[in-house]
Amino acid sequence: MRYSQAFIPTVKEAPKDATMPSHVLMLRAGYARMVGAGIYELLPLGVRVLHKIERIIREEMDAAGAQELLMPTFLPAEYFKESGRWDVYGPTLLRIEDRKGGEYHLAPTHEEIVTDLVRREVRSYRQLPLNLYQIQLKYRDEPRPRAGLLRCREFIMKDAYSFDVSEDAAQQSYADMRDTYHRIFQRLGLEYRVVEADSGAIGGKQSAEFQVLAQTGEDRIVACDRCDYAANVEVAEAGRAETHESGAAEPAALEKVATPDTRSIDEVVAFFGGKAVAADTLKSLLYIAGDQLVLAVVRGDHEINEIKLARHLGVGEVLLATDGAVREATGTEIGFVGPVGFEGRIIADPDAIAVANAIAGASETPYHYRNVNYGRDFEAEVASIRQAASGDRCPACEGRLQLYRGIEGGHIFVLGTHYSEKMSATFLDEEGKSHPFVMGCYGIGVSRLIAAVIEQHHDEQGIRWPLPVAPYEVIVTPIGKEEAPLAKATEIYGALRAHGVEALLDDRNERPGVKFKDADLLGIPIRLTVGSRGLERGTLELKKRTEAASTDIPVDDAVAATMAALRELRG
RNA sequence: CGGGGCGUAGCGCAGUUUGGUAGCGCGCACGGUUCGGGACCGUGAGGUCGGAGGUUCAAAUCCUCUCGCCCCGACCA
Repeated sequence: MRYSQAFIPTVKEAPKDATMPSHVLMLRAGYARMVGAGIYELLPLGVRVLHKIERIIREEMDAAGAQELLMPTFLPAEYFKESGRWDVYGPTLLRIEDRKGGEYHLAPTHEEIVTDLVRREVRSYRQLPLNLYQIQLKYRDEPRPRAGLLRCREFIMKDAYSFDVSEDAAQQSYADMRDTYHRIFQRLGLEYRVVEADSGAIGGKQSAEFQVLAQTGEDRIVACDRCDYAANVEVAEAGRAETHESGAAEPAALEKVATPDTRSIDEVVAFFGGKAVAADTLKSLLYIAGDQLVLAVVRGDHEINEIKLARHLGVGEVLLATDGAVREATGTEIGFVGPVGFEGRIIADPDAIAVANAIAGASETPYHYRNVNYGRDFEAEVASIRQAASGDRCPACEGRLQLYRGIEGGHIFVLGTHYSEKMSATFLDEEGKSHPFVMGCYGIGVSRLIAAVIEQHHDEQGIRWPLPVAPYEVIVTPIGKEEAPLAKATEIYGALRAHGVEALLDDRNERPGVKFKDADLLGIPIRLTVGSRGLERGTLELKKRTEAASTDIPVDDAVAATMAALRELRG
């Protein structure tokens, strides 16, 4: 492509609404533009990257025996009504009425539609296993779209659905997809972790997330520094309880201390000066779970995991009690609530009850107790209700857990017969008996991955594409107003293209600085600079986007040297 | 949905407190000088001040309503 004819609208200043690196850079470098909140158009460069990613996904999915199809995104309501999701999905489902008043919606995912297709067309165990996938637009009216392409209301997703004769066979399909996903994420040049996850609303028994590591990610995950244990903090088992030694391990006498203006753990710790740290305190929070009020207690430096708490209580969700509710239930202000003397259900984390001579709220404003000890001063149901934290012991080995932030790039599930049973999707086995298909589903946020790659591969100057997903592999940059550089650059550009290299020729009538800045911004992995100065010596410069220095190479070796550099970048 | 912030030229912003001629930088067009890390000079085009209603002789500015966008929290590829 000749840059002078390319539609690559770069800008110096990013719109103020963009905050994350990937968002800023996609806008500045002319890869994408916003149309509405969570709605983007991909410009030519963006589409080239998209196609690169899609191609890798298709190659690996096809190699795994999956078959591509294309399902509609505009759907009659009947399928979601059949599975029950028409009601369950809530406002996230974009509903549409046609001219006759018929109910429709835009597809947020396609379990029902494939299941319907398969139940109509597949009758026999001999047609199984079957894995069908598509790369398609998806629509979810997200409560809060954000961060550019990372969280959109319209996005591109690869979704695959497997159909098997048995649970065992489905486990095999799941394992195969897991392997396939590893290959895909590796080829994309991403640093990622596979983590245990909450199956969420899709309804499944087993699932794993492919989390792309990035400081800007929305998800928090923990991973062991020794073994391959990794999990979303939502579900991560916290490390085993460790008794926190705070001086005297012998229980001392309970003591009530006036502690005005100490609402937070930090303030309590500050009040007790050098004598206490957050791990010496107990954090007590009042939750509303269904129709009951429960007190959740964790160690002061730990965070409550509401998902775990809800699970322990056997309710869908728990709500933090309001100030008023706390006052009414305990007769005290928030900040002074504690387990001692609390009349009601108390759930305490193992690490909380292990604290000797703890500081905890006295359920009286403004007092705290000192030397609170579990068993003597309060009783509780003991359950792991805290979030895993950095430094926790790994639940699987002797290692320690590290905290990361991640972008959920993929999610694979064993669905079981959830949908096939609801939708009466069955096949006949060898004996002519009818069984529901055992299903799995496997998603990859394709458009999200464009942004995820940028989050991992950029610097102050711009994007630094890994070669496999770069929109162009090489940019040839003639410098100066003389004829020679442009002529030679054009010649090399032609030769590279003849060798199958995806090249961009910056034939614009721009000053060198502009061309260099744009080349860095766009993130093309290799730049060939052709200037009259070098030509006089018979050389040009080859520079990798990831390296600061360039290399002089003989003009006649330009193509060979470039091919070699590309091979090197491919690994 | 709760909390916070922002809507003025394509982009970034000032002007709003204290009503009175709509401004700056970048970008864009034209002319000239430049040409190895976002050049310089000159000329010029470009704005329903998010929208509606109100107050006023007069509204970007004050009042009411409304729409949109961003950020932080509960959901998800």
